[in-house]
Amino acid sequence: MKPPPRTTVTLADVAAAAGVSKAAVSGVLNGKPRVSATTAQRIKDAAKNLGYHANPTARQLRSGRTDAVGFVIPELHRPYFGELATHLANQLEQQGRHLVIQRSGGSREQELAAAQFAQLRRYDAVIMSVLGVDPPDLESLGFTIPLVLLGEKSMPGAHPQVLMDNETGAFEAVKHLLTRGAQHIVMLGGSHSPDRNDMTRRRTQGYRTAHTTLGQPLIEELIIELGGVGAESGYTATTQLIADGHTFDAIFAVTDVVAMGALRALADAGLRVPHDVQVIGFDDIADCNYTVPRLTSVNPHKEHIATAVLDLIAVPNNDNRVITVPTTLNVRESTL
Amino acid sequence: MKPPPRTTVTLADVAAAAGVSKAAVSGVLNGKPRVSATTAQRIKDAAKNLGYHANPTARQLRSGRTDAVGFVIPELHRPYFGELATHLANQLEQQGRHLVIQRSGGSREQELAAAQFAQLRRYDAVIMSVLGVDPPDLESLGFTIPLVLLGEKSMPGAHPQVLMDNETGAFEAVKHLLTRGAQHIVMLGGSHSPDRNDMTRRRTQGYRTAHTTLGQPLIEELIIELGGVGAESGYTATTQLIADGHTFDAIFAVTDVVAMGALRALADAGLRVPHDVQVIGFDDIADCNYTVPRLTSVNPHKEHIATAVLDLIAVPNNDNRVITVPTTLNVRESTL
DNA sequence: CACACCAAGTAAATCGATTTACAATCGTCT
DNA sequence: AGACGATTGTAAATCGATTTACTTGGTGTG
Repeated sequence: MKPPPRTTVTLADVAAAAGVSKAAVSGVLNGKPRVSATTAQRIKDAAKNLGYHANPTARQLRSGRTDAVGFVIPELHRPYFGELATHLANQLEQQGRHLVIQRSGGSREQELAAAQFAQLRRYDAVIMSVLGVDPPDLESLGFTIPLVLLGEKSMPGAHPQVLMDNETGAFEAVKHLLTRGAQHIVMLGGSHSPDRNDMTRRRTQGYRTAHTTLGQPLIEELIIELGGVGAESGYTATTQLIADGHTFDAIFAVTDVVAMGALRALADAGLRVPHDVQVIGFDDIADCNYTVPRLTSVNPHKEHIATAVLDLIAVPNNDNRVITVPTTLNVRESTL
Repeated sequence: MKPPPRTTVTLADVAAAAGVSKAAVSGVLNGKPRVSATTAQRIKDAAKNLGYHANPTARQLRSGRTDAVGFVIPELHRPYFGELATHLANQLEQQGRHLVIQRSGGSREQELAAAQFAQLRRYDAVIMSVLGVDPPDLESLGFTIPLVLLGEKSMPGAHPQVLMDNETGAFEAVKHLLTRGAQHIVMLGGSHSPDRNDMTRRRTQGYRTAHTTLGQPLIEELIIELGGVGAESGYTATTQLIADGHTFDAIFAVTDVVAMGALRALADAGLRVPHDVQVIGFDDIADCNYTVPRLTSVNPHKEHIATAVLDLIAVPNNDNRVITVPTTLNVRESTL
């Protein structure tokens, strides 16, 4: 029934209202009552009446604790990260903590900027999904709070990481296509340069290994580099591929979203999936069950990844621990 | 060349290293040098050598400023929010500020919890996308920082809001279907109860108005309430609708994601879109261009919404201002 | 009776910055 | 010469909590 406070209510206000010291109030409100039950009740009542909420900034400055974990991702609208974030948030919530998400932008410079961004120190721990940043970059920053790297990219260094098994996942996907009769498999969003060590490169490596392992000739022109990881890139590249008259009977897309672009391009060209062209994506996002046809995809087990990340955060001082979460293939209608 | 600091470097450390007072260091590092150029340089060098970064928590406690704006959304994996967040982040970045995202959960209780969650006070301003919370709920919290409500729901109250024009958007969509010959339009994810005032209800209202305005009989059984706003809900409901032998020649889905579920169900049933059944979604997410067939959708102009929100934040004390952003219909292949 | 001990509470230090109010030095103008 | 105003800087207060180190007064024990 009290009107909302015009100005912020501080601990001192509550203490004054209850006729006790700030220490008493702080103790009671944090569940460590060093006072009598009646006094505790009086304090609680006063706090409620005044509409008191502890200032989290002051609390953190003194005690060091936030109940927030930061999650830095390249882009806010990529379904993979949205789904992963949901798992992280779910699990954190069970611990009474909160997930807070920020965008880096995805380029090396932007990731560095994000990492330097002092705001990150406001979290108990930070999970960073890095694409372009390199180990020396990060180490020079001297992070003082727990930092877990979420990789699609192996980065030996001073920070623990969780990786998905990009190479094996890609291997299994391409192997699946090859055993289903595909002979000319496009790697949509692959990488030709062997020196880089990012997600794109790892998945391309799986693509190569599958070919050599199964004794299938590898056609270098079918490895298509893309400008981005959006559906648009997949659509444009596939359309171009068809226009150029390339022969292919399967597409392994670096990402489900890219695969969706490819599916759309194939439909426009009147090619039937999987009859004329088989398609596999990567990430196993929710949309895979609703595309026409439903999209076969490599499942990175986001929930496992989330669990692994939180485990690494929970245990202090486990630098350079690397957990690799295995993938499985989720076969749907877009492959035979 | 210096090794990263083992422990946190404070302002006092820099001051000691440079042989000056903390005030001098603070001044120089914040661009308000009250010292000579040579001293300033000495301070900057010391800061760089020690790897000093200001503690944002302490800074905020004293100065009140963060450079972060909070954005509270119901779910982290909904494309609409991901895209809107991207626009907000882009625009904020141009102002040198950052967007920070948190999840509420979507229910009234969870939204209240999120709003009470003291962490929100760590931002300069908060943008909240509310679904279930009511005005009295929020006012009782006595927010002390700028709060903009992002609505799909009109909530007259003490806080400024940005709404999309749900009713007109739905009206135009249904009108479009009716003028293209549809006679039995399913409202997928509608609401029967007229008392609630949420997004679902507003869009259903547009559906009704379109029918009466165009003199088309409205079939109450075609308004289908859904348990959720995911693709699964749309899929299940549409499948059920077909199994039950209902006649319909169009679907207006409350959300693009729901529409995608419907598209999938129609494909499973062997119904052709738009020939047998026309489909329209709402939100105009990026996926609309890549579904088969491409999905006609109501475009809420997320970029405009973002601009409006940031305008409201920029101007202090504009309580109870309400900006309604108009929608347009984006016609694609799923309608005739 | 004296000693230890517990319960109930408080005053003051602290976290790391920003900001205010003031001091010292020097050159310049009248 | 004395006053004035820059210039260059510093000491201390402050933000709002948590936490440590101490008071009290009463109570059980040997």
